[in-house]
Amino acid sequence: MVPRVISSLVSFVSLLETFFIERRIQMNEREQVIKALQPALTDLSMNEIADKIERPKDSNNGDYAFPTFFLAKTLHKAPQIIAQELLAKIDQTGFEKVVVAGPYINFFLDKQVVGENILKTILADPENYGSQDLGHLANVAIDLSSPNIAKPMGMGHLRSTVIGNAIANILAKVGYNPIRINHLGDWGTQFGKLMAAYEMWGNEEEVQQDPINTLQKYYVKINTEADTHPEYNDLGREWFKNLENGDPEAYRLWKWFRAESLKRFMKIYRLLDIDFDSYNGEAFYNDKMAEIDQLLQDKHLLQESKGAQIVDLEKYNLNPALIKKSDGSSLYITRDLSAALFRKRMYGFAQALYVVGAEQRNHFDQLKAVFSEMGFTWSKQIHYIPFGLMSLNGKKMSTRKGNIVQLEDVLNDSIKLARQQIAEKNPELQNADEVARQVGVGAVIFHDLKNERTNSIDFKLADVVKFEGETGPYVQYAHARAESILRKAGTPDFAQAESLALSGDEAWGILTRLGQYGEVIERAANEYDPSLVGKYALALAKDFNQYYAHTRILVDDDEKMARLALVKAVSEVLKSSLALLGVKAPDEM
RNA sequence: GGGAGGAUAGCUCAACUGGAUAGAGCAUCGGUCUUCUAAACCGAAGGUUGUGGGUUCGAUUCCCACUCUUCUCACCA
Repeated sequence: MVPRVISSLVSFVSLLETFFIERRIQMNEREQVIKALQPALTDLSMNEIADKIERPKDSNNGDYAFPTFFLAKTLHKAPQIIAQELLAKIDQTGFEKVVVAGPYINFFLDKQVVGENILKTILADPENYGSQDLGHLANVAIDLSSPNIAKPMGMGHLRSTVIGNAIANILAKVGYNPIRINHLGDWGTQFGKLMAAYEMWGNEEEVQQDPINTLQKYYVKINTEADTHPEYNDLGREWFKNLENGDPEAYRLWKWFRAESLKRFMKIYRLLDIDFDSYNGEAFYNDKMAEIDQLLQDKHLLQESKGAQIVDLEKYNLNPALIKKSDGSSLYITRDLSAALFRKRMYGFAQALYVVGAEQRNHFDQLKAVFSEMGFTWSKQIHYIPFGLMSLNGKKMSTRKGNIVQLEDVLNDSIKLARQQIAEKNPELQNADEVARQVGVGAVIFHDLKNERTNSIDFKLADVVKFEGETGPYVQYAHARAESILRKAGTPDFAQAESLALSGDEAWGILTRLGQYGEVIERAANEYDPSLVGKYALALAKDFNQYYAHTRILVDDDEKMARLALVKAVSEVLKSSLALLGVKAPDEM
């Protein structure tokens, strides 16, 4: 027993060594191409060459390509000729081949060497494959989810929640310290309206039975009736003013509604498996807004207009920011200003992100403009991350009009469907309920993340709970198949293998894809775009499913270990990319 | 009317940020389970990239105009 442990330790250490040496080579395949080109292009700097190198869409054109069009003008020759002439001066050692294809020079990497390096790199430390240190552990405050109290959480809030969470995961992967802040919508005139409605028509017992839906009902009622009774709007404002002034009855109602709502939200967050570092909502800033008011006054930024206090933003080409209503009560932006200031002091963030729907663009433009008027240079660290609206039957979802789809219902439908599929396809599965939850929830999350953030989505249940094609379950399934093979192989010890090189071309697509993981994550982090990771996971799952369908893995030959290493690497990277999106990867399904 | 997004296959979306024959998934039609999980794989069909100009060796991508569409434009959030 002991010698075995020692020997595997030793081989692990040697694997680690090769990891550090070979990681460098692997990271620098592009650089290898640049170096090969340099002797042929002495007039150009490394960066200039690097800018021109591209990756061909079609693998028949190699792994990297160098187009020569841009040289035609200065050299007064046809690009095709230039390519031919350059080829003669290129150092081809280390490549499988370098060929000219019209105006392009195509580089083919040494598949066995590069492929083996990639596999070794991943297997040496699967958890950290793709990790980077771009952030040096700087804090990033992320405002996400932020549902409104006393309203059911709709599909719209799902977007903020899962996009924000995925961005937080991705930023953590590249070395930042994300701080997830759930800026609950627990303040504002809407609350006043709810209280007014409760006072008029409310029934304590009815609320106790089903808090959210009942409160929602009152809220819809007062909004509907306000069309014919405009005085209800004034009543709402009055109740909100009472709340801000500390009226005991208003405060009692507020506290009660908030507690009931939070209970319900937590259920959903547990299902999604998302935690927050702070639940400080708008109400939290009630006693902190005076400072903003004072600062604005000190800097002579406040102006009176129609009895209200505003900051003029004409030079930003924005409409004025309304800081204080004519009755003296606060507004959304007032609370957001003090929230941002609080976060800057509390966390010393390097960036502050706001994952909020695209319809609020104007609000965040104003927010940043007011801060820059105040002379806070860190307003540049505030990044608004809008996402497209979710509509229902082509119409905007509106809590006021009751035209919403409840997230909880969708999640439950999806889980139920997953459970049915398991009963059909894999009735022997042990922890079927748990897996159904992972698959059902995974489908919903993935559906929301696979496309570009800013696309607007018209909600269709059938699309969300689809498990075939480009979906979360498709990726989970590829992962489960890979794990199944590894179980059958008896969890092989790759450290013992002499070679993980694969001859033949079948696996090359997978290997290059695996090698791109780090770049994809980096780009996703820079662009705050989880869909890049989602698309990557789909592509890798597809590569693997194709390989799986055409290649027998568990046959005893010289390359069995190498194939298994490939399967293991795919499994790890699929699991890792799903994890970044907040989706689980069950080993069986 | 001002501002900001968007328009690519019947539908939902991609396209490495200006490169090689614009690609996937659904849906449709056809094929593949006594072999590692068919939630899979293979094939067929599907396009004047909203319209018109411009820049460029080269445009879905950049610029201009227009059409359509979504959001937004002070006492909601």
